[in-house]
Amino acid sequence: MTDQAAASPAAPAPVPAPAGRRARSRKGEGRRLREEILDAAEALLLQTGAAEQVSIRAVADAVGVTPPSIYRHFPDKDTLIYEVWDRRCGTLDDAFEEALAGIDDPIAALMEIGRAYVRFGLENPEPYRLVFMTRADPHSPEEDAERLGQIRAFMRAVDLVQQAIDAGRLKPEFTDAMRVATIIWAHVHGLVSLMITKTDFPWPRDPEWLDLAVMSCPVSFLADPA
Amino acid sequence: MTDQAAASPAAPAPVPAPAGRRARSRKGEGRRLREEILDAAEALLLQTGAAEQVSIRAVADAVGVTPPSIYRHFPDKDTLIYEVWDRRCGTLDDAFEEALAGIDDPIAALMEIGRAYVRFGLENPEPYRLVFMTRADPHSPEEDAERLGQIRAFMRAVDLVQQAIDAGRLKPEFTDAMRVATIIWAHVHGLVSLMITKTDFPWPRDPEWLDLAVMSCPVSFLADPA
DNA sequence: TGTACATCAGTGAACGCGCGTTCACTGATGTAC
DNA sequence: TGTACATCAGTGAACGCGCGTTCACTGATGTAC
Repeated sequence: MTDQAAASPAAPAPVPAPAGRRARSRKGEGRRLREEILDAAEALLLQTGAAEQVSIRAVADAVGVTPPSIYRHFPDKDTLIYEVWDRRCGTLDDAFEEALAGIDDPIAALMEIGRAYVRFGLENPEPYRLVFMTRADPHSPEEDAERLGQIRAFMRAVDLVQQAIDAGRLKPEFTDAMRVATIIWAHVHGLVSLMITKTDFPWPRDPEWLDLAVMSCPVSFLADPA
Repeated sequence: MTDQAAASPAAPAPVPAPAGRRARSRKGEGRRLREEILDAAEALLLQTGAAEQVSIRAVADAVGVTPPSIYRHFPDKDTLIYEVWDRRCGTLDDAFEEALAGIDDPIAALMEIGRAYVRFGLENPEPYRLVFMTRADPHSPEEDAERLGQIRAFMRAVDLVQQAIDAGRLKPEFTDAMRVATIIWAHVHGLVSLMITKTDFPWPRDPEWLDLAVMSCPVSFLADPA
Protein backbone atom coordinates (compact mmCIF):
# COMPACT_ATOMS: atom_id res chain seq x y z
CA MET A 1 0.00 0.00 0.00
CA THR A 2 2.99 2.33 0.07
CA ASP A 3 4.88 2.78 -3.19
CA GLN A 4 4.96 -0.86 -4.19
CA ALA A 5 1.68 -0.18 -6.03
CA ALA A 6 3.63 1.97 -8.50
CA ALA A 7 6.05 -0.92 -9.06
CA SER A 8 3.30 -3.46 -9.66
CA PRO A 9 2.27 -3.76 -13.31
CA ALA A 10 -1.37 -4.42 -12.33
CA ALA A 11 -1.63 -1.05 -10.56
CA PRO A 12 -3.30 1.38 -12.99
CA ALA A 13 -1.83 4.71 -11.90
CA PRO A 14 -0.66 6.45 -8.73
CA VAL A 15 -3.99 6.90 -6.98
CA PRO A 16 -4.41 10.64 -6.40
CA ALA A 17 -6.73 10.58 -3.37
CA PRO A 18 -5.95 7.38 -1.48
CA ALA A 19 -9.43 7.22 0.09
CA GLY A 20 -8.86 7.80 3.76
CA ARG A 21 -5.34 9.08 3.62
CA ARG A 22 -4.64 12.12 1.51
CA ALA A 23 -1.48 13.01 -0.33
CA ARG A 24 0.66 15.33 1.68
CA SER A 25 0.83 18.96 0.57
CA ARG A 26 3.95 20.43 -0.92
CA LYS A 27 5.87 22.84 1.18
CA GLY A 28 4.14 26.14 0.48
CA GLU A 29 0.75 24.51 0.06
CA GLY A 30 -0.45 24.31 3.62
CA ARG A 31 -3.37 26.56 2.81
CA ARG A 32 -4.82 23.89 0.54
CA LEU A 33 -5.52 21.66 3.52
CA ARG A 34 -6.89 24.67 5.34
CA GLU A 35 -9.50 25.17 2.66
CA GLU A 36 -10.31 21.47 2.59
CA ILE A 37 -10.85 21.53 6.33
CA LEU A 38 -13.22 24.46 6.02
CA ASP A 39 -15.10 22.71 3.21
CA ALA A 40 -15.43 19.50 5.21
CA ALA A 41 -16.47 21.33 8.35
CA GLU A 42 -19.08 23.26 6.42
CA ALA A 43 -20.43 20.08 4.86
CA LEU A 44 -20.69 18.43 8.27
CA LEU A 45 -22.27 21.54 9.75
CA LEU A 46 -24.89 21.57 7.03
CA GLN A 47 -25.48 17.86 7.51
CA THR A 48 -25.87 17.84 11.27
CA GLY A 49 -27.24 21.32 11.70
CA ALA A 50 -25.42 21.96 14.97
CA ALA A 51 -21.87 22.98 15.73
CA GLU A 52 -21.73 20.75 18.82
CA GLN A 53 -22.35 17.75 16.64
CA VAL A 54 -19.42 18.53 14.35
CA SER A 55 -16.36 16.99 15.96
CA ILE A 56 -12.77 17.78 15.13
CA ARG A 57 -12.24 14.07 14.66
CA ALA A 58 -15.07 13.86 12.12
CA VAL A 59 -13.72 16.83 10.18
CA ALA A 60 -10.23 15.32 10.16
CA ASP A 61 -11.67 12.01 9.01
CA ALA A 62 -13.62 13.62 6.20
CA VAL A 63 -10.48 15.35 4.95
CA GLY A 64 -8.41 12.20 5.35
CA VAL A 65 -6.06 13.51 7.99
CA THR A 66 -5.49 13.04 11.72
CA PRO A 67 -7.07 15.36 14.29
CA PRO A 68 -3.87 17.17 15.30
CA SER A 69 -3.46 18.36 11.71
CA ILE A 70 -6.49 20.57 12.20
CA TYR A 71 -4.60 22.47 14.87
CA ARG A 72 -1.85 23.34 12.45
CA HIS A 73 -4.45 25.53 10.69
CA PHE A 74 -6.89 26.61 13.38
CA PRO A 75 -6.12 27.38 17.01
CA ASP A 76 -9.28 25.67 18.26
CA LYS A 77 -12.67 24.35 17.29
CA ASP A 78 -14.52 27.59 17.99
CA THR A 79 -12.31 29.43 15.54
CA LEU A 80 -12.83 26.76 12.92
CA ILE A 81 -16.60 26.93 13.27
CA TYR A 82 -16.53 30.70 13.30
CA GLU A 83 -14.48 30.78 10.10
CA VAL A 84 -16.90 28.42 8.41
CA TRP A 85 -19.69 30.71 9.48
CA ASP A 86 -17.85 33.85 8.49
CA ARG A 87 -16.88 32.54 5.07
CA ARG A 88 -20.46 31.67 4.21
CA CYS A 89 -22.27 34.50 5.70
CA GLY A 90 -22.77 37.85 4.13
CA THR A 91 -25.19 39.71 6.31
CA LEU A 92 -28.87 39.67 5.55
CA ASP A 93 -28.90 43.43 5.37
CA ASP A 94 -26.25 43.36 2.64
CA ALA A 95 -28.40 40.92 0.69
CA PHE A 96 -31.33 43.30 1.06
CA GLU A 97 -29.32 46.29 -0.04
CA GLU A 98 -28.20 44.42 -3.12
CA ALA A 99 -31.73 43.23 -3.87
CA LEU A 100 -33.11 46.76 -3.61
CA ALA A 101 -30.62 48.40 -5.95
CA GLY A 102 -32.50 50.51 -8.49
CA ILE A 103 -36.02 49.55 -7.40
CA ASP A 104 -38.27 52.49 -6.58
CA ASP A 105 -41.73 51.00 -6.28
CA PRO A 106 -42.28 50.00 -2.64
CA ILE A 107 -44.36 46.93 -3.48
CA ALA A 108 -41.84 45.67 -6.01
CA ALA A 109 -39.12 46.34 -3.46
CA LEU A 110 -40.99 44.43 -0.77
CA MET A 111 -41.43 41.45 -3.06
CA GLU A 112 -37.76 41.61 -3.93
CA ILE A 113 -36.52 41.56 -0.37
CA GLY A 114 -38.89 38.67 0.28
CA ARG A 115 -37.16 36.76 -2.47
CA ALA A 116 -33.76 37.91 -1.23
CA TYR A 117 -34.59 36.73 2.28
CA VAL A 118 -35.51 33.25 1.11
CA ARG A 119 -32.48 33.07 -1.15
CA PHE A 120 -30.24 34.14 1.73
CA GLY A 121 -31.67 31.46 3.99
CA LEU A 122 -31.46 28.66 1.46
CA GLU A 123 -27.91 29.59 0.53
CA ASN A 124 -26.72 29.99 4.12
CA PRO A 125 -28.72 27.36 5.96
CA GLU A 126 -26.36 26.95 8.88
CA PRO A 127 -25.90 30.67 9.60
CA TYR A 128 -29.64 31.01 9.13
CA ARG A 129 -30.35 28.26 11.60
CA LEU A 130 -27.92 29.81 14.03
CA VAL A 131 -29.44 33.24 13.86
CA PHE A 132 -33.15 32.64 13.38
CA MET A 133 -33.84 29.20 14.72
CA THR A 134 -31.99 28.95 17.98
CA ARG A 135 -32.69 30.74 21.17
CA ALA A 136 -29.76 33.08 21.70
CA ASP A 137 -29.26 33.40 25.43
CA PRO A 138 -25.46 33.33 25.48
CA HIS A 139 -24.55 36.45 23.52
CA SER A 140 -21.58 35.53 21.39
CA PRO A 141 -19.91 38.42 19.57
CA GLU A 142 -20.71 37.14 16.08
CA GLU A 143 -24.37 36.79 17.01
CA ASP A 144 -24.49 40.30 18.41
CA ALA A 145 -22.98 41.61 15.19
CA GLU A 146 -25.53 39.69 13.19
CA ARG A 147 -28.35 40.84 15.44
CA LEU A 148 -27.71 44.44 14.39
CA GLY A 149 -27.89 43.36 10.77
CA GLN A 150 -31.20 41.64 11.46
CA ILE A 151 -32.69 44.71 13.04
CA ARG A 152 -31.54 46.91 10.18
CA ALA A 153 -32.91 44.42 7.67
CA PHE A 154 -36.24 44.18 9.45
CA MET A 155 -36.47 47.96 9.67
CA ARG A 156 -35.91 48.15 5.95
CA ALA A 157 -39.00 45.98 5.48
CA VAL A 158 -41.03 48.06 7.91
CA ASP A 159 -40.02 51.21 5.98
CA LEU A 160 -41.12 49.71 2.70
CA VAL A 161 -44.48 48.68 4.14
CA GLN A 162 -44.89 52.20 5.50
CA GLN A 163 -44.12 53.66 2.07
CA ALA A 164 -46.70 51.31 0.54
CA ILE A 165 -49.28 52.41 3.11
CA ASP A 166 -48.51 56.08 2.47
CA ALA A 167 -48.88 55.53 -1.25
CA GLY A 168 -52.28 53.88 -0.72
CA ARG A 169 -51.06 50.62 -2.09
CA LEU A 170 -52.35 48.45 0.77
CA LYS A 171 -55.93 47.66 1.66
CA PRO A 172 -57.14 50.53 3.87
CA GLU A 173 -57.60 48.30 6.94
CA PHE A 174 -53.86 47.79 7.20
CA THR A 175 -52.45 50.87 8.87
CA ASP A 176 -49.68 49.53 11.07
CA ALA A 177 -46.51 48.91 9.06
CA MET A 178 -44.80 47.06 11.86
CA ARG A 179 -47.62 44.54 12.22
CA VAL A 180 -47.80 43.86 8.51
CA ALA A 181 -44.04 43.53 8.19
CA THR A 182 -43.98 41.11 11.09
CA ILE A 183 -46.47 38.84 9.37
CA ILE A 184 -44.52 38.92 6.14
CA TRP A 185 -41.32 38.16 8.01
CA ALA A 186 -42.95 35.16 9.68
CA HIS A 187 -44.16 33.97 6.31
CA VAL A 188 -40.80 33.98 4.55
CA HIS A 189 -39.15 32.62 7.67
CA GLY A 190 -41.60 29.73 7.61
CA LEU A 191 -40.61 28.87 4.07
CA VAL A 192 -36.89 29.03 4.70
CA SER A 193 -36.84 27.26 8.03
CA LEU A 194 -39.08 24.44 6.93
CA MET A 195 -37.18 23.89 3.71
CA ILE A 196 -33.81 23.71 5.42
CA THR A 197 -35.16 21.49 8.20
CA LYS A 198 -37.52 19.06 6.51
CA THR A 199 -35.16 18.12 3.73
CA ASP A 200 -37.02 14.84 3.18
CA PHE A 201 -40.23 16.65 2.31
CA PRO A 202 -41.05 16.66 -1.42
CA TRP A 203 -40.57 20.37 -1.94
CA PRO A 204 -41.68 21.47 -5.38
CA ARG A 205 -38.55 21.92 -7.45
CA ASP A 206 -39.55 24.70 -9.83
CA PRO A 207 -38.68 28.34 -9.12
CA GLU A 208 -42.25 29.33 -10.01
CA TRP A 209 -43.52 27.57 -6.93
CA LEU A 210 -40.98 29.23 -4.69
CA ASP A 211 -41.88 32.60 -6.13
CA LEU A 212 -45.57 31.95 -5.63
CA ALA A 213 -44.83 30.76 -2.11
CA VAL A 214 -42.92 33.92 -1.23
CA MET A 215 -45.56 36.20 -2.73
CA SER A 216 -48.68 34.49 -1.50
CA CYS A 217 -48.73 36.18 1.87
CA PRO A 218 -47.68 39.73 0.92
CA VAL A 219 -50.24 39.97 -1.87
CA SER A 220 -53.04 39.52 0.61
CA PHE A 221 -52.28 42.98 1.94
CA LEU A 222 -52.41 44.72 -1.41
CA ALA A 223 -55.23 47.06 -2.30
CA ASP A 224 -57.36 45.89 -5.23
CA PRO A 225 -56.22 47.67 -8.36
CA ALA A 226 -59.27 49.93 -8.64
CA MET B 1 -24.65 19.71 58.80
CA THR B 2 -26.23 16.40 59.91
CA ASP B 3 -28.75 16.54 62.74
CA GLN B 4 -26.77 18.80 65.03
CA ALA B 5 -28.63 21.72 63.40
CA ALA B 6 -31.83 20.48 65.04
CA ALA B 7 -30.08 20.46 68.40
CA SER B 8 -28.73 23.99 67.99
CA PRO B 9 -31.01 26.70 69.39
CA ALA B 10 -29.98 29.11 66.57
CA ALA B 11 -31.32 26.78 63.87
CA PRO B 12 -34.79 28.04 62.94
CA ALA B 13 -36.53 24.84 61.84
CA PRO B 14 -35.76 21.54 60.12
CA VAL B 15 -35.10 22.83 56.62
CA PRO B 16 -37.56 21.10 54.29
CA ALA B 17 -35.59 21.30 51.02
CA PRO B 18 -31.90 21.23 52.02
CA ALA B 19 -30.88 23.04 48.82
CA GLY B 20 -28.86 20.46 46.93
CA ARG B 21 -29.88 17.37 48.81
CA ARG B 22 -33.55 16.54 48.97
CA ALA B 23 -35.45 14.70 51.66
CA ARG B 24 -35.79 11.04 50.86
CA SER B 25 -39.23 9.80 49.82
CA ARG B 26 -41.32 7.55 51.98
CA LYS B 27 -41.64 3.95 50.93
CA GLY B 28 -44.61 4.08 48.56
CA GLU B 29 -43.70 7.56 47.30
CA GLY B 30 -41.13 6.74 44.68
CA ARG B 31 -43.36 8.26 42.04
CA ARG B 32 -42.96 11.69 43.60
CA LEU B 33 -39.30 11.77 42.63
CA ARG B 34 -40.29 10.45 39.24
CA GLU B 35 -42.51 13.46 38.68
CA GLU B 36 -39.85 15.84 39.96
CA ILE B 37 -37.35 14.34 37.52
CA LEU B 38 -39.78 14.83 34.66
CA ASP B 39 -40.41 18.43 35.73
CA ALA B 40 -36.70 19.20 35.98
CA ALA B 41 -35.94 17.52 32.66
CA GLU B 42 -38.72 19.47 30.99
CA ALA B 43 -37.46 22.74 32.43
CA LEU B 44 -33.94 21.99 31.20
CA LEU B 45 -35.26 20.93 27.82
CA LEU B 46 -37.19 24.17 27.44
CA GLN B 47 -34.15 26.12 28.59
CA THR B 48 -31.59 24.52 26.30
CA GLY B 49 -33.90 23.58 23.46
CA ALA B 50 -32.05 20.38 22.66
CA ALA B 51 -32.20 16.93 24.20
CA GLU B 52 -28.45 16.36 23.73
CA GLN B 53 -27.74 19.34 25.94
CA VAL B 54 -29.82 18.00 28.80
CA SER B 55 -27.56 15.66 30.75
CA ILE B 56 -28.67 13.08 33.27
CA ARG B 57 -26.24 14.66 35.68
CA ALA B 58 -27.83 18.10 35.23
CA VAL B 59 -31.31 16.70 35.76
CA ALA B 60 -30.17 14.87 38.89
CA ASP B 61 -28.54 18.03 40.14
CA ALA B 62 -31.65 20.11 39.55
CA VAL B 63 -33.74 17.65 41.54
CA GLY B 64 -31.10 17.39 44.28
CA VAL B 65 -30.25 13.73 43.81
CA THR B 66 -27.37 11.66 42.40
CA PRO B 67 -27.39 10.46 38.78
CA PRO B 68 -28.00 6.76 39.52
CA SER B 69 -31.29 7.70 41.18
CA ILE B 70 -32.63 8.64 37.78
CA TYR B 71 -32.18 5.04 36.67
CA ARG B 72 -34.45 3.82 39.43
CA HIS B 73 -37.26 5.59 37.59
CA PHE B 74 -36.26 5.51 33.95
CA PRO B 75 -34.35 2.78 32.13
CA ASP B 76 -32.28 5.26 30.12
CA LYS B 77 -32.02 8.84 28.98
CA ASP B 78 -33.96 8.32 25.77
CA THR B 79 -36.93 7.06 27.73
CA LEU B 80 -36.74 10.00 30.11
CA ILE B 81 -36.71 12.49 27.25
CA TYR B 82 -39.47 10.61 25.53
CA GLU B 83 -41.65 10.69 28.63
CA VAL B 84 -41.11 14.42 29.00
CA TRP B 85 -42.15 14.78 25.42
CA ASP B 86 -45.06 12.40 25.73
CA ARG B 87 -46.44 14.04 28.85
CA ARG B 88 -46.54 17.43 27.16
CA CYS B 89 -47.58 16.49 23.75
CA GLY B 90 -50.96 15.66 22.42
CA THR B 91 -50.59 15.00 18.72
CA LEU B 92 -51.15 17.68 16.17
CA ASP B 93 -53.60 15.48 14.35
CA ASP B 94 -55.74 15.21 17.48
CA ALA B 95 -55.75 19.00 17.72
CA PHE B 96 -56.87 19.16 14.10
CA GLU B 97 -59.61 16.62 14.61
CA GLU B 98 -60.91 18.58 17.57
CA ALA B 99 -60.75 21.85 15.64
CA LEU B 100 -62.67 20.42 12.72
CA ALA B 101 -65.56 19.01 14.72
CA GLY B 102 -68.82 20.10 13.13
CA ILE B 103 -67.33 22.32 10.42
CA ASP B 104 -68.46 21.48 6.90
CA ASP B 105 -67.24 24.38 4.79
CA PRO B 106 -63.71 23.55 3.54
CA ILE B 107 -62.49 27.14 3.71
CA ALA B 108 -63.75 27.61 7.24
CA ALA B 109 -62.20 24.28 8.14
CA LEU B 110 -58.87 25.28 6.63
CA MET B 111 -58.83 28.51 8.61
CA GLU B 112 -59.71 26.60 11.73
CA ILE B 113 -56.86 24.11 11.43
CA GLY B 114 -54.53 27.04 10.75
CA ARG B 115 -55.57 28.50 14.08
CA ALA B 116 -55.33 25.09 15.73
CA TYR B 117 -51.81 24.60 14.38
CA VAL B 118 -50.61 27.90 15.80
CA ARG B 119 -52.33 27.24 19.11
CA PHE B 120 -50.73 23.79 19.26
CA GLY B 121 -47.27 25.19 18.66
CA LEU B 122 -47.55 28.04 21.14
CA GLU B 123 -48.90 25.70 23.81
CA ASN B 124 -46.31 22.98 23.23
CA PRO B 125 -43.19 24.92 22.29
CA GLU B 126 -40.67 22.24 23.16
CA PRO B 127 -42.41 19.34 21.44
CA TYR B 128 -42.98 21.70 18.54
CA ARG B 129 -39.33 22.61 18.41
CA LEU B 130 -38.37 18.97 18.61
CA VAL B 131 -40.63 17.88 15.82
CA PHE B 132 -40.62 20.78 13.39
CA MET B 133 -37.41 22.66 14.04
CA THR B 134 -34.72 20.02 14.34
CA ARG B 135 -33.40 17.82 11.65
CA ALA B 136 -34.40 14.24 12.46
CA ASP B 137 -31.73 12.02 10.97
CA PRO B 138 -31.56 9.42 13.70
CA HIS B 139 -35.06 7.97 13.63
CA SER B 140 -36.09 7.59 17.23
CA PRO B 141 -39.33 5.73 17.86
CA GLU B 142 -41.16 8.73 19.28
CA GLU B 143 -40.28 10.80 16.26
CA ASP B 144 -41.46 8.11 13.93
CA ALA B 145 -44.73 7.94 15.82
CA GLU B 146 -45.11 11.71 15.63
CA ARG B 147 -44.12 11.69 11.99
CA LEU B 148 -47.20 9.62 11.22
CA GLY B 149 -49.31 12.17 13.08
CA GLN B 150 -47.66 14.95 11.10
CA ILE B 151 -48.34 13.23 7.82
CA ARG B 152 -51.95 12.57 8.76
CA ALA B 153 -52.35 16.18 9.85
CA PHE B 154 -50.76 17.51 6.69
CA MET B 155 -52.87 15.21 4.56
CA ARG B 156 -55.94 16.58 6.29
CA ALA B 157 -54.93 20.04 5.10
CA VAL B 158 -54.26 18.79 1.59
CA ASP B 159 -57.72 17.18 1.54
CA LEU B 160 -59.37 20.40 2.62
CA VAL B 161 -57.55 22.38 -0.06
CA GLN B 162 -58.62 19.78 -2.61
CA GLN B 163 -62.22 20.10 -1.48
CA ALA B 164 -61.95 23.87 -1.81
CA ILE B 165 -60.55 23.50 -5.32
CA ASP B 166 -63.29 21.06 -6.28
CA ALA B 167 -65.90 23.46 -4.97
CA GLY B 168 -64.42 26.29 -7.03
CA ARG B 169 -63.52 28.25 -3.94
CA LEU B 170 -59.91 28.97 -4.93
CA LYS B 171 -58.66 31.21 -7.70
CA PRO B 172 -58.65 29.09 -10.88
CA GLU B 173 -54.86 29.25 -11.26
CA PHE B 174 -54.42 27.14 -8.14
CA THR B 175 -55.01 23.55 -9.15
CA ASP B 176 -52.49 21.60 -7.09
CA ALA B 177 -53.76 21.05 -3.56
CA MET B 178 -50.43 19.78 -2.27
CA ARG B 179 -48.58 22.89 -3.40
CA VAL B 180 -51.08 25.24 -1.88
CA ALA B 181 -51.20 23.28 1.38
CA THR B 182 -47.41 23.33 1.56
CA ILE B 183 -47.35 27.11 1.35
CA ILE B 184 -49.99 27.46 4.03
CA TRP B 185 -48.10 25.04 6.25
CA ALA B 186 -44.91 27.06 5.83
CA HIS B 187 -46.82 30.22 6.70
CA VAL B 188 -48.27 29.00 9.98
CA HIS B 189 -44.99 27.30 10.82
CA GLY B 190 -43.24 30.62 10.35
CA LEU B 191 -45.52 32.28 12.85
CA VAL B 192 -45.16 29.57 15.48
CA SER B 193 -41.45 28.99 15.16
CA LEU B 194 -40.55 32.66 15.19
CA MET B 195 -42.78 33.40 18.15
CA ILE B 196 -41.36 30.59 20.26
CA THR B 197 -37.78 31.42 19.25
CA LYS B 198 -37.61 35.20 19.21
CA THR B 199 -39.26 35.68 22.54
CA ASP B 200 -37.67 39.12 22.87
CA PHE B 201 -39.41 40.43 19.79
CA PRO B 202 -42.33 42.78 20.52
CA TRP B 203 -45.05 40.45 19.24
CA PRO B 204 -48.43 42.16 19.08
CA ARG B 205 -50.40 40.94 22.07
CA ASP B 206 -53.97 41.02 20.78
CA PRO B 207 -55.64 37.88 19.41
CA GLU B 208 -56.91 39.90 16.45
CA TRP B 209 -53.37 40.28 15.18
CA LEU B 210 -52.64 36.58 15.54
CA ASP B 211 -55.83 35.76 13.70
CA LEU B 212 -55.00 38.18 10.93
CA ALA B 213 -51.51 36.74 10.80
CA VAL B 214 -52.76 33.18 10.43
CA MET B 215 -55.31 34.12 7.80
CA SER B 216 -53.23 36.49 5.71
CA CYS B 217 -51.62 33.81 3.60
CA PRO B 218 -54.55 31.46 3.02
CA VAL B 219 -56.86 34.26 1.89
CA SER B 220 -54.57 35.01 -1.01
CA PHE B 221 -55.65 31.74 -2.61
CA LEU B 222 -59.37 32.41 -2.36
CA ALA B 223 -61.43 33.12 -5.43
CA ASP B 224 -62.98 36.58 -5.51
CA PRO B 225 -66.58 36.35 -4.41
CA ALA B 226 -68.11 36.95 -7.84
C1' DT C 1 -44.85 -2.91 73.30
C1' DG C 2 -40.21 -4.61 71.52
C1' DT C 3 -37.16 -6.75 68.43
C1' DA C 4 -35.60 -8.94 63.93
C1' DC C 5 -36.03 -8.54 59.40
C1' DA C 6 -37.43 -7.44 54.47
C1' DT C 7 -38.05 -3.65 51.53
C1' DC C 8 -36.48 -0.26 48.62
C1' DA C 9 -35.24 4.94 47.73
C1' DG C 10 -31.17 6.77 47.07
C1' DT C 11 -25.65 6.68 47.16
C1' DG C 12 -20.54 6.54 45.93
C1' DA C 13 -17.30 4.84 43.08
C1' DA C 14 -16.23 3.34 38.93
C1' DC C 15 -16.67 1.70 33.80
C1' DG C 16 -15.91 2.80 28.82
C1' DC C 17 -16.59 6.23 25.38
C1' DG C 18 -15.94 10.23 22.37
C1' DC C 19 -14.64 14.64 22.85
C1' DG C 20 -11.08 18.83 22.35
C1' DT C 21 -6.47 19.36 22.77
C1' DT C 22 -1.21 18.73 23.46
C1' DC C 23 3.18 16.71 22.73
C1' DA C 24 7.28 14.92 20.92
C1' DC C 25 8.02 12.72 16.64
C1' DT C 26 8.72 11.55 11.40
C1' DG C 27 9.98 11.92 6.99
C1' DA C 28 9.32 14.05 2.36
C1' DT C 29 10.51 18.49 0.31
C1' DG C 30 13.34 22.09 -0.95
C1' DT C 31 17.87 24.69 -0.29
C1' DA C 32 22.89 25.77 0.68
C1' DC C 33 27.26 24.51 -0.16
C1' DT D 1 25.94 17.26 -10.04
C1' DG D 2 26.06 15.45 -5.11
C1' DT D 3 25.56 15.66 -0.28
C1' DA D 4 24.18 17.74 4.37
C1' DC D 5 20.82 20.13 6.41
C1' DA D 6 16.69 23.11 7.66
C1' DT D 7 11.90 23.30 7.01
C1' DC D 8 7.43 22.07 8.02
C1' DA D 9 2.97 19.26 6.78
C1' DG D 10 1.23 15.73 8.98
C1' DT D 11 1.38 11.66 12.69
C1' DG D 12 0.66 8.55 16.90
C1' DA D 13 -0.01 8.37 21.48
C1' DA D 14 -1.75 10.30 25.20
C1' DC D 15 -4.02 13.93 28.51
C1' DG D 16 -8.25 15.33 31.16
C1' DC D 17 -13.11 15.98 30.83
C1' DG D 18 -18.11 15.17 30.89
C1' DC D 19 -21.08 11.97 29.36
C1' DG D 20 -24.50 7.71 29.97
C1' DT D 21 -24.59 3.89 32.59
C1' DT D 22 -23.61 -0.03 36.08
C1' DC D 23 -22.58 -1.98 40.44
C1' DA D 24 -22.46 -3.24 45.07
C1' DC D 25 -23.75 -0.66 49.00
C1' DT D 26 -26.40 1.95 52.89
C1' DG D 27 -29.67 3.00 55.93
C1' DA D 28 -34.40 4.77 56.93
C1' DT D 29 -39.03 2.85 56.65
C1' DG D 30 -42.49 -0.26 57.45
C1' DT D 31 -43.94 -5.12 58.84
C1' DA D 32 -44.05 -9.82 61.11
C1' DC D 33 -43.72 -12.09 65.14
